[in-house]
Amino acid sequence: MATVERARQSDLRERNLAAVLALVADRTAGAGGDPAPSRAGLAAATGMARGTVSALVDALLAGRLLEEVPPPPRTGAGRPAHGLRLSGRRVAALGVELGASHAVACVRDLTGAVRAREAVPTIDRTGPPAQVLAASAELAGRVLADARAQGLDVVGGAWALPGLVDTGAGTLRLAPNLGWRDVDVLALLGEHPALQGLPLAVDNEAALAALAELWHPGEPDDAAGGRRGASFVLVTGEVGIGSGVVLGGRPLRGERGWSGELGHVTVDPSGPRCGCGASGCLEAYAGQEALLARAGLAGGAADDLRRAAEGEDPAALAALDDAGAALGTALAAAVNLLDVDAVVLGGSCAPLAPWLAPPLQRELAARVLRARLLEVPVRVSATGADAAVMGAAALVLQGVLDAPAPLLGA
Amino acid sequence: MATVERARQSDLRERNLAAVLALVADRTAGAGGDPAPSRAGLAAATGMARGTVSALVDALLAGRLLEEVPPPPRTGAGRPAHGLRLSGRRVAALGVELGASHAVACVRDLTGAVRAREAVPTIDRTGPPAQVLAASAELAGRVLADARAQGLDVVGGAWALPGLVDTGAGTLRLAPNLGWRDVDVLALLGEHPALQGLPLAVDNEAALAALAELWHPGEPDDAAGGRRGASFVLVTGEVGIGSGVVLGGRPLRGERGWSGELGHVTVDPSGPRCGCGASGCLEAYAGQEALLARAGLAGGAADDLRRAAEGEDPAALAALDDAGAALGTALAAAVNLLDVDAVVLGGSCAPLAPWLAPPLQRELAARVLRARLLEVPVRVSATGADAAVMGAAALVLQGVLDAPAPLLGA
DNA sequence: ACTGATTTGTTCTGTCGTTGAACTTATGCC
DNA sequence: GGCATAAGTTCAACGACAGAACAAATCAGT
Repeated sequence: MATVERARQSDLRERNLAAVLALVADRTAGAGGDPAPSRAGLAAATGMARGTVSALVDALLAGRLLEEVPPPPRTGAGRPAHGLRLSGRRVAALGVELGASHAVACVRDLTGAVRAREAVPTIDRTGPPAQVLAASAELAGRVLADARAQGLDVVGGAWALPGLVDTGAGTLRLAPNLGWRDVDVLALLGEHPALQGLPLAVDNEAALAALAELWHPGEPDDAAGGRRGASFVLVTGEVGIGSGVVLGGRPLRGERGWSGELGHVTVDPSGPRCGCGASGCLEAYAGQEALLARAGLAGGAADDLRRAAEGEDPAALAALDDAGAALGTALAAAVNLLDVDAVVLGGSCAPLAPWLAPPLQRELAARVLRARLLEVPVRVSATGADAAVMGAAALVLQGVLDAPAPLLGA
Repeated sequence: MATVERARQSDLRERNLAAVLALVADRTAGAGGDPAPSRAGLAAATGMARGTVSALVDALLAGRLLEEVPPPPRTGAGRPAHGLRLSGRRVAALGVELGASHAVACVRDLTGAVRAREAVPTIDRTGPPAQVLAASAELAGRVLADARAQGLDVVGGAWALPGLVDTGAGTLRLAPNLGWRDVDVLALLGEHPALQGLPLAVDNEAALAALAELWHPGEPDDAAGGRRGASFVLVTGEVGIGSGVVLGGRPLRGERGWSGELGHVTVDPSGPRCGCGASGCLEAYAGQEALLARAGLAGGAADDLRRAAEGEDPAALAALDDAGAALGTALAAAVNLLDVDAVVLGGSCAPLAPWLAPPLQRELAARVLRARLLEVPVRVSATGADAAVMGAAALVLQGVLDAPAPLLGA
């Protein structure tokens, strides 16, 4: 009995603009595969009248969200079509990731291409949140300037943060790994001179990494038909373990944006104590710290573990096998509850996939009820370490694709 | 990058009809509380022009989805408004539940009132699925006849089934408790003469029970503002343990309709063996069979356990405490992953709530990451044993509320 | 009882957006 | 060079909402 929103006539246009844009975006992403779509092709695909599509395309061309590509490959007789694709010349979006020990900012254009990027390997977070956020805003200011110098129109920005982010209010409610609590991120960022006039958003880094996965151009098309209806849980192991859920091609946010807390799913109630106060959380098995400690590499880095595993170090292999099984138990719960198609290993789990995947796969096969009907594939994320920043920018771009009208002038 | 559907002009009308209908439904449900809404009130609430609302209401009155209630309570000066409410005189829906050992069918009118009902306490399911389904179709035929004799226009029917239901294809893929596998339910039912011409659907019983919870008139308004934006996980313990998830006032289906398999979430990987083949599933702790066995009442009924607990039988109390804790562990995973507002105990868990809730609450508080920010309330379902049938009918009715246009004549 | 204020509901014109068909343009094939 | 074919454009018509003017029904005060 959720209330249905009323619709005005302009919503009709908004939606059809979005429909056209989404279709073009799907084919632009497909790169070499599909030919650039034409107005007539779009009309056939959407079911709209050709005249309507022409009008919508004209508006999108005028707003420079689309551009014509001269001659698409010809097929038979008849007037040749004008190919269409997303234009990377105007609209762009800012993404910023604020991790436990680093910060990255980037600007992506509407095609998803990265047009400016800067990383700060170690960020000084001894100061109060306001100071750390201001430093990230300055970093953002530099990539913004870079992007604007290229003639890009940056229409919004998003910050990726670890912890429980209240996406509605724009606040970071709880971030154990940053040591922050109840920080009004949006308000603090909004004050910064470098960000004046730029609409901002905040979201959880794992949720954004999942969005990045969805946007990643190289993603192999699975049976479901490419990115369109993709559904998966992406595991992002950094300091803690988080996850982002995508269902039906859309991120699943939960009631407040606090979904996907895979790291604190219980693997064994009588298991080791977790930093959150509970016992037997996934993080206590497969979190970076726990994992390194069990491998006898306490205080080391993720890379050390990979090397140890490559050298077939028994402690490392055992720790990874345990961690993979723990991941499998927790992810089985996620698949049982959410009915997603696949599991994707991202973050620091990705390079460890050769060792994590077999026990993980085993547990999924045993513990997911539907596994006897339909296997749960385990994939390795195609996005790299920048997943969260890329996803942050993608969040803004997705907003443009969903509601392009405001960018099309009067 | 989910593809956006194009919209035609008639969709505008459809959506605004639904918006009006949803608003009236919300207030009709509120029973004594709110006064019956007027056209002017609806215009103010939706933001539409008064003329537009009048036209929409006229169409809905003509289609007998709404009716006018003579004089709503007066307030001040001015022309008195005509009150509006959902009409129970025309549209109705059939719901059928096919449990492991019983079958129920009912017809609810658009206000949610039950207008016809018949239960078969024990169903003979020794025969093949086709035969059992045919028996349920005959049961349905009888309540249909009853409803039609009352002048009701039954616009659709839904079957509630235990197990993995493919809602898209209309098939029951796997039902351990029925012993069925890959049954094309919709095709078999569609052949039956009693159901000719009636659009049918199938869904999982727990998902439908959750929908019933959402539709239940007596549901206490929680902080979120009543049923509108409700979000919860409903636990339905019958033979197995299932759950239905409602997020933002809408059921969460998952990619295929296989979400909510709470019963097979792992509570302790080294725990007792479950019927599904895995070990330590929630069902192996809190499923009816396991629970009774641990309480020393193997082979007994749910009621025996309640009586034993009321008599403070130590074995029963211990079993219930363990089951509550196991439920808490599994539900903590659900809340961590889904960020729902609340947990609701339904089915055979409801009468046991006095004993299950305390340990459950305790585990939730310890294991849900967000619990330190926002408590996870545990409620007891307001719907009775008929939850799934009621929800099945509600599924159809919700479809009418969401898309009323087809019922409004040419 | 009458009058004016007030609020509800209806009617009508204007505007927006899509539809469908006719028309123009550009190409390949014979 | 002419014809078939397909792409894109133009235009009248229709459906739906918006906004304002208007009619109807009540209350309050004299």
